Amino acid sequence: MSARAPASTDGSAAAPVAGTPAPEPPVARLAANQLRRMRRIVDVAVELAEQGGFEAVRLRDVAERSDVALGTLYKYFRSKEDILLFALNEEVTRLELALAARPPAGATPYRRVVEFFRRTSRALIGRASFSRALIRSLTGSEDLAVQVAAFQLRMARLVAAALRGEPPDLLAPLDAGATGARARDRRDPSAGYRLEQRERDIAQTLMHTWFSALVGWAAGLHNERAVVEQVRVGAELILGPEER
Amino acid sequence: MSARAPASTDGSAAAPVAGTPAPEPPVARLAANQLRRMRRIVDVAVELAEQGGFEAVRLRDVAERSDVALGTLYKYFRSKEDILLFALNEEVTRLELALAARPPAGATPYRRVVEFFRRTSRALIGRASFSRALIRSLTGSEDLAVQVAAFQLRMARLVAAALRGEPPDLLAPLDAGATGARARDRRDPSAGYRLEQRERDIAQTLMHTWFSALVGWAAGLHNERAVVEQVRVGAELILGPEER
DNA sequence: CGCGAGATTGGAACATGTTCTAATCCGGCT
DNA sequence: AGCCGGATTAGAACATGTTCCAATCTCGCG
Repeated sequence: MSARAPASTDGSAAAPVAGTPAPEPPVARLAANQLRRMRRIVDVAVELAEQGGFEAVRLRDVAERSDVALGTLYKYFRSKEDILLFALNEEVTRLELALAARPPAGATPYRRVVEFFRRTSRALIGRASFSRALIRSLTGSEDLAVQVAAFQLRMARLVAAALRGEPPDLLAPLDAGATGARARDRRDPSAGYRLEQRERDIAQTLMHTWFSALVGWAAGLHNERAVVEQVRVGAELILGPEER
Repeated sequence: MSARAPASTDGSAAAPVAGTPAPEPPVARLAANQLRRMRRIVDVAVELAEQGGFEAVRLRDVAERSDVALGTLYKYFRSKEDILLFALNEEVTRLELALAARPPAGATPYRRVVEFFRRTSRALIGRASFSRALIRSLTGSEDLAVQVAAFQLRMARLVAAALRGEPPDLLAPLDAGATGARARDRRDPSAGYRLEQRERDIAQTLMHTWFSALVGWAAGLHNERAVVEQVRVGAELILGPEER
């Protein structure tokens, strides 16, 4: 098995039947060892990031604290940013689950979407150092396009779900063209299609606004309230203060 | 004179009467020397960034190529990012001048604002490596809030000018609360005020959208067309495809 | 059981941002 | 002219991300 773990799964991947404690297939046990290592690495990195932000995640410390050699660490992750982006993925997964369990309530798309960003921003900003480290990882390094794409796509999807007032579809594959501008060229005048496209457009715009505001926050420009307020303004401009 | 140059001025600061070539006041000549040094540093950094992006700007190279010791370089700038953000400031100044000379034409705010972002994105993306380096500097380091703030503020102002269809006000001070959410709490029901506030809100939202799309581009997610298209979608959502 | 391939380790080595220091230079002042 | 203080320099030194390597370990297989 290649040591490089696919970024889309987290932890639950190679854990089979779970009814036979002892004989467990050997390949899976090896994988389990590796998964444990990876988990330790990520956990330690997150812990350090929570305490002191991006710079506090010194890879030598991460390696030592997770009982792994530096070289091994680089077998699992391509860079420091890669580790933190893995953590980001897990974070988004958590967010998705939370939203599936309790979708933002509210009578109108405007209210739901504002509520969504309020909750999400609070969750992030509550762990300031960690979140700053995540943002820095997102915007910092080259050839991490896939991770950035996945993040933007998943977030936009959550926004769209909030707009629609439904729980997010946790099973949808990530590779669909979804929120991009790609599908725009097609001619499909059906009202349903148009609506969905419009929803995706709104979701993407609000996601952008939120993300950029968050970057401003990460730079120390303004506080949580301002982040939420800036997204709220965007939502109001697009949706009207109440239904349109 | 302190060697640390104020970030808001660029070059034109301490150059007095300019009618007396020889006797020129000594203090000013010292300053001129320092300004020349700073200029060389920035120019070299920009050149390297244009060729190979953020990582190609190796400070040892910058120092050597601009005939300056590493230590001196750190007297002028606090970090690598600081140098590039200084260049960004100059870039924005250039942009302001270009827009003052030839404001985006177009019959409606929508058209003008789209035209604005089309031009600006093209200018940036045309120098891909350099722009990526700028973005990375903007989002990369801590305690650079002032620079980030200045950038976001000036850009939002340019957007607002494009919306309004006027050339930007090049003399406006930077410290005004302008595009923030701060002034929102005041009670001033005058229609004029409301309009200006709305304009600022729109400008800020579009600026956010543009910036976030640009971050996506910098990560290799999509191309220039997609950046412009994403902002266009945002503008259309807010302003309608034509006037509202 | 013993082998062999791949994983892991410990640690050196390298690159580069950043800091520090002692020596030197420079330009104005007495 | 000679002195002085601040700026500058060359270069060492340090921190940390990243790479590399030889030795060792692990584990399934014959």
